[in-house]
Order: sequence, then structure tokens, then C-alpha cells
Amino acid sequence: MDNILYSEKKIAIFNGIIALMRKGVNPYSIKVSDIAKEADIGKGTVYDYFASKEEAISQAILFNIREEIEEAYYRIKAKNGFKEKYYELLHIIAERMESNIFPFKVLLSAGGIQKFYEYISEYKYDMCQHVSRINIIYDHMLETGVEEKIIGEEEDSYYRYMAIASAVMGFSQYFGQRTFNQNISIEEAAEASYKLLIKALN
Amino acid sequence: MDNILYSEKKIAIFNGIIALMRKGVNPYSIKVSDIAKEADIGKGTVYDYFASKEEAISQAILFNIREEIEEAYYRIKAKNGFKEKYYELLHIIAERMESNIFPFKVLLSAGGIQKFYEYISEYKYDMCQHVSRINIIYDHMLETGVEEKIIGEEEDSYYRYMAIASAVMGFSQYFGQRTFNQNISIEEAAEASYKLLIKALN
Amino acid sequence: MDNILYSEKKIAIFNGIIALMRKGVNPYSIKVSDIAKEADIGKGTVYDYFASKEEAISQAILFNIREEIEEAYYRIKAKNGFKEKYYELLHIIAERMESNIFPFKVLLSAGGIQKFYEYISEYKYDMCQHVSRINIIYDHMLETGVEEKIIGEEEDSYYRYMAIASAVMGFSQYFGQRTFNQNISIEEAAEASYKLLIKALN
Amino acid sequence: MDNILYSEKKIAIFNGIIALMRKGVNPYSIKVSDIAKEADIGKGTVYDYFASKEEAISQAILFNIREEIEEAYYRIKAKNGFKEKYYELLHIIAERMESNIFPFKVLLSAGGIQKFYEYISEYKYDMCQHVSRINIIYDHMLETGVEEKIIGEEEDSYYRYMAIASAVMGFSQYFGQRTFNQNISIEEAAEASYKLLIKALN
DNA sequence: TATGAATGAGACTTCATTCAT
DNA sequence: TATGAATGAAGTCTCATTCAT
Repeated sequence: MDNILYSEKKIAIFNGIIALMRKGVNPYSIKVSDIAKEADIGKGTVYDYFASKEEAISQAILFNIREEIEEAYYRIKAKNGFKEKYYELLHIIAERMESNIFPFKVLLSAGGIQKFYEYISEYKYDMCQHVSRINIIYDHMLETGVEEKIIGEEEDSYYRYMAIASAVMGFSQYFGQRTFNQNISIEEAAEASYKLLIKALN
Repeated sequence: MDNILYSEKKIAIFNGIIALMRKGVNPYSIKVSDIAKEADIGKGTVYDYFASKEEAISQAILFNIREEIEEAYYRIKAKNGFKEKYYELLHIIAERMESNIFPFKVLLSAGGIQKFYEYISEYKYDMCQHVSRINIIYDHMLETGVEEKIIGEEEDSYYRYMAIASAVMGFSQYFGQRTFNQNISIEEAAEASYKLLIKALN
Repeated sequence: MDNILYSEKKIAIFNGIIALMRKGVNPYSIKVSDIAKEADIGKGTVYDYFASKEEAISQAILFNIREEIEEAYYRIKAKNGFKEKYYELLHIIAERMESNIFPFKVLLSAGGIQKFYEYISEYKYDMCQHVSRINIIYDHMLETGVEEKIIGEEEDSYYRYMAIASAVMGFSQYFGQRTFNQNISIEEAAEASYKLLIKALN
Repeated sequence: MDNILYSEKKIAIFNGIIALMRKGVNPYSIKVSDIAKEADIGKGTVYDYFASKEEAISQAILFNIREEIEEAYYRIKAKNGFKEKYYELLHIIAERMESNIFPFKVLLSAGGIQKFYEYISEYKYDMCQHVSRINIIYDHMLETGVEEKIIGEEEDSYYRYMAIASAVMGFSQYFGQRTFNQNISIEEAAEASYKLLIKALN
């Protein structure tokens, strides 16, 4: 699918940028020379495919978010039962948080990559698509929960989406504040998050 | 209080940096010349008070977080009743989100200002203090809620803190995704957040 | 020969630096922008070939010393007879002193370019090579003098090297103190230097 | 004597500058703040006594040269006999070279402190005075040598001055090239220098 | 198409000098 | 007279971008 939208070189550049971010390099500190080295291409080649460094980075972030969401969707779908699906989501969050994936953080935070947004003309469209895809995941989980009668049916959809997002973000904050939560294990954090979600949605 | 900890010039520099962030400038893009212009001092003066630009910015962020928390505490304390206190908290969030206050976002997101952290030797200590101060606010609200019998007493404290944080973050996400929630008003978002909180804590 | 050791750009940079020093600019006062202008390259290019301004300048000085010594060797070798060879050496000194060649002065003075030394890891090795090359010149002259029976054979080599160096430095001081030696012509200074040398070595 | 020519503060500044140079700081790298710290005065005070940093440094160098020459004169006068007097001069050189005294090096080298010269309007006058004072020392030594019949009487004065200067510089070069003369002791260097001088002047 | 050497704008930082106290 | 906080000009160096190959 990506192959249709992006050329092989573009994807190589995206992967280089994402690899850098996984190494902990903050997007504002990424250098074109690093991207070229990581993607094993010449510096000039970046400019054959993108108008500027910022455009390359912002597109890479959006590309990665899409990939991440896609992968999350398939992993969650593969699980059976509401609880298992939700725990799979938390596992995905945990993996991403541990491995320093910046793009993912964008989804979990309020602020973010302002500087880069202005370089993507279709930013709103892309972000909208991401939200839609995430909502599809949420819908899938909610359906399962309703079927299992773990959650009620009557709620309005904004509330239900917000409930899942809230529970997920509550869990993700555990990683940022781990130093201050040393007596809490990651499992306990996950349980607390699930408990919150159930109470919110039953 | 701050007067004791920081010289007048340092505070002027902090305020210059914060003013820039409120204008929407991302901390990685702030220039020393901008700080100097905003604080109405010479560029060199910044270096009389801080060893580097990064040190100045990171200290400014922590300084601002402290101030924001302090102010939030007093505003929330001044309100009567659990619901009013919580809505005041959401009001504060809304104000801050609208006015682009980056430091605040740090509290609401998982990733953030890595690059700057290394410049603050007492970062962990400072961040710990912030978390403690926030927990004091949460404790104050929880006590009120328990008194009013809106929320139960039995919950473990990690869960209760997480519940508030989750509900708050769920609300704050509204601002990042407003474009995709055009049929939802800010009041409805606040109501949803409150509903979530009550269900989670009763 | 130099082509093997240094790239064309490096040599262009060296020549720019040397040109500046010939204009009378003291090495501590040389600016990167001046080097770039003189070498007709961009400022950034200097940093593609050297880690710092100091490294560029110190290497340029050593490069120039080598060149100067090399040239001196060939010019002296081309002359016949001890006296003519020594006068050729004095001519070389005179030319260099008049044209303000700083690198050369390093050889004639005790102090000098301390600050720059630390930037050349192989400084000792390089300097050692220079001293060796100068000694080869001295050996060549001494051999001729012995053949012509102008100078005795018995002296220890340190004394003989020192004698030539002293006579040369005595001559070179004439230029620094010309204002105070207005009744002495450059020829008289050369004669005095030669007389000293002959007396010291006969 | 100096007290008459220079105010106490000026001398404090001079001594601060000289102290820095003895520590190995090169005059081009001296900062006003260092001078003030070393002289234990405020930075602004330097400008109450000198028009610029350069003027202060260049005057300090000349001041120090005068002092050094003065001291050398008294120490040499106090010794008996030509040989002892000359060895005392070499001792003084050795002490100065070891302790990194830059001003002294100016006397022993051909190039030097160009940048600073332009800041001393009476530079020529001052330098002339120094040369005169050095010549007085040389005269004193030569007289003793003539009395002792170690040196002949007939030589022209430029040659005789040059001979002493050459022998002294020949000795001083030993320190710059000590690494390459590891089998030569300082005593041997002194003996060689004396031998050269005697041969040149007998 | 792909490269990477070269560029130079512009960032950070230093430090000589000023001037209110 | 003496100070040192404040300034901003000017320096070093980085790095996004270009372009000849």
C-alpha cells in the first residue's frame, strides 16, 4: 500500500528519519547529513524528493504514525476479547514508549510538532485520517466490549472515544513519571488503566 | 517567593522565554537574540546569568511550571465543591491550551523537552517537586469529593491520581483535535471529562 | 611532493594563511573570514579540512617552515664556496625579514606560537624534522668550509650548529633594531656576521 | 624610580599583566577581566589608567623589559671578572626562559608584538632606551674583558655588541630546542656560548 | 538520477568597553 | 576615584541547501 503512495527512496528517507528518532534524537535536532547517512544516500538526494528538511521530517512522522496505527489495528484485531484487546493496546503503548518513538508521542500529547506542521499542506487531511483510523480501532474494541456486555451501549460516541483515549494516556503517563512511581509496576499501571476504562464505560 | 530563589534579571529572562513560548515559538527554535529582545536586555547579559541558552530555557520551563501549578492551586482552592473545583481545573487547562503555553504541555504529554533536561542538574528533583505539588492539588480535590460523598474512599492513591490525570488529559486532547470534533462544544468536552472522572472514582 | 601530503584545498588554505602573515597580520589576529577571502573559498570550507582555525594556522606555519627550509637548502646548495653559501643564507634571511614572514621568525626566536602548538598533535615530530633539515643545511655548509680550510675540523657538532645559528640570529636582529643602527648598512651587518662565524669556527 | 614615572595603580596593573604572562598566557590572549582579577581591581579601573587593553599590555611589556634589564645590570655588575659576568647573564636568560617570561623573549627574537606596538606612541623612544641600557651592560662587560685581556680592543662597537647578542641568542635557542638536544646539558650550552664569545672577540 | 564538495547565512558565545552608582 | 553589571560588535563554527559532475 505504501509502495503505491511513496517511492522506494522516499520510504528509505522516512525510515532513516524514524530510525534517528528511535535512537532518541529529537526531530528539531535532526540534521540532513544524519538522515542521508542513516538512509545510506547522498545529502542532495533528500532534496530530490522533498523541498526541505522540515517537509521530509514531518512527512516521515505522519508516515510513521500511519504505520504504527496500522500495525496496532492488526495486532488488536488478532486478539480475542475486550480485555485482551485493550491489554494489547497497552502493550503497544509500552513498547513504543520504551523505544523512544517520537511520532507515537505526538498522538499522546496535546502539543507537539508545530514547527513541522506548517510544512505539510495536507496536514489537516492527514491528521484527520489518523484520527479516523484510531477511531476505527476504538470502534472495533467497543463493539467487542458491548458484545461481551462489559460496557454499556447507550453512551455517546465522543464520550466513549474520550474514555479510551483518557485511559490510554493515563497509562502512558506512567512512563514519563516512572521515577516518581517506583513502587508501581507496569502491570499495576495497566490494571489501573483497565479498571478506569471499565468503570467509565459500564 | 521567587524573589528569594532568582534574581530580578533571571526572572526577566524567564519571562522573556515564556513570552516567546506563549507566542507559539517552540523551545528548540528560540534564539538568544529573541530572548534578549523580549526581556529587553543585551544578548551578553543572558550569559551573565546562565551558562548556555539551553540552561536558560530549561530553567525557564521549570520556573513556569512551578508558577502555573502554584496559581492553579490557589484558584482551585478558592472554589467551593468538588465539581466546581474540577471545572476550575478544566478552565485553567483550557486557558493554557488556547494561549499556547508550552511548559504546561510538558505536564500533559509523555515526551517533550529531552534536549533541555540534560542542562538541569536538579531536573529530577525539580520534576519530583512538581509532581508532588500536583498531587497536593489532587489530594485537595479528592478530599472535597469524599466529603461530598461524590467519590468513594476505598481506592488506592495511584489509581485516584491516575484517574484525575486521565480525565484531564482526555479533556486537553479536545484542543489538539478540535478540527475533528467540530460538533462538540468545549462545555460538552468538560462534561464528558467530569462524567468520566465521577464514574472512575465513585 | 606537498601534493602527496596535502589536498589542493588544504594547500590553498595554507597559502591564504601565509599570505596574510606576509601582509603583517599576526597569527593570533587572523580571522577565519580573512583566510576564506584570501584563499577564495567559503568560510565553511575551512572547517571541511581543519577542525578549528587554530589547527589550520598551526599546520600552515609548519607547512611554510618546511617550504622555506626546502627552498633555502636548494638556493644554498646552488652556490659555490663557503662564503657565498653563507651570504646566500643571509640573503634569504634578509628577504624573509623584510617581507614579514612570520613562520620564519619562529625559527629565529625562542618564544612564539605556544597557543597553536597544542593543536598540532605531531608538533614535536614536525619540529624535530625541521631542526634535522636545518642541520642538513648547516652540515652542507660546514663540509664546504672544512674542504676550503676556512673552518677547523675538530669542533663538536653542537658547538658548530650553535655557531651558525648564533651568527645568523645576530644578523637577523639587525632588522628588528634597524632604527637604532641607522649608520650600519645591511652589507656591514652581513660582514660582521660572517666575521663572527669565521672566528668562531676557525 | 618607577614610583616617579608610574602611579601605584598603574604598577599594580603592570604586575598583573606580567604575572599572567609568567603563567604562560600569551599577550594576545590576555583578557581585561583577567588583568583586573590578577591586579585585584575592578575592570573599569584599567580604563581609568589606560586608553585600551592593548595600551596597558604594551606598556606593561616595556615596563617589564626595563625592570628586567635594570635587574640584570645590577646582578652582572655585582659579579667579578668577565667570565663570571657573562655566566651571570646566561643564568638570567636561563631563569627567564624557564619561567616563561614573554617580555624577555621580545628581546631575544626578531618578530614579536607588532600588534601592540601601534598602541605605544613612544614605542620607538622606549625601545631605543632599552637598546641603550642593554648596550651599557654590554659596555660594562666588554670593559672588564678588555681589562682582563680576554678580548681585544680594536673591534668596532657594532660587531662587539652583535657578538654578545649572538652568543646570548645562541644559548637561548637551547631552551626552545631542548627536546632535540637531550644529550646536551645546560652547562655545556653555556660553555659553548662562552667559547663562541671569546673566539669572536679575542 | 545521485552525489557530496562547497557555500554563506545565521546561530551561539565572548569580551572590550561603558557608565550609573 | 573605583566598580562591575550591562552591552553589542564581532568572532567562531554549523549546517541547510545548491550545483557541477
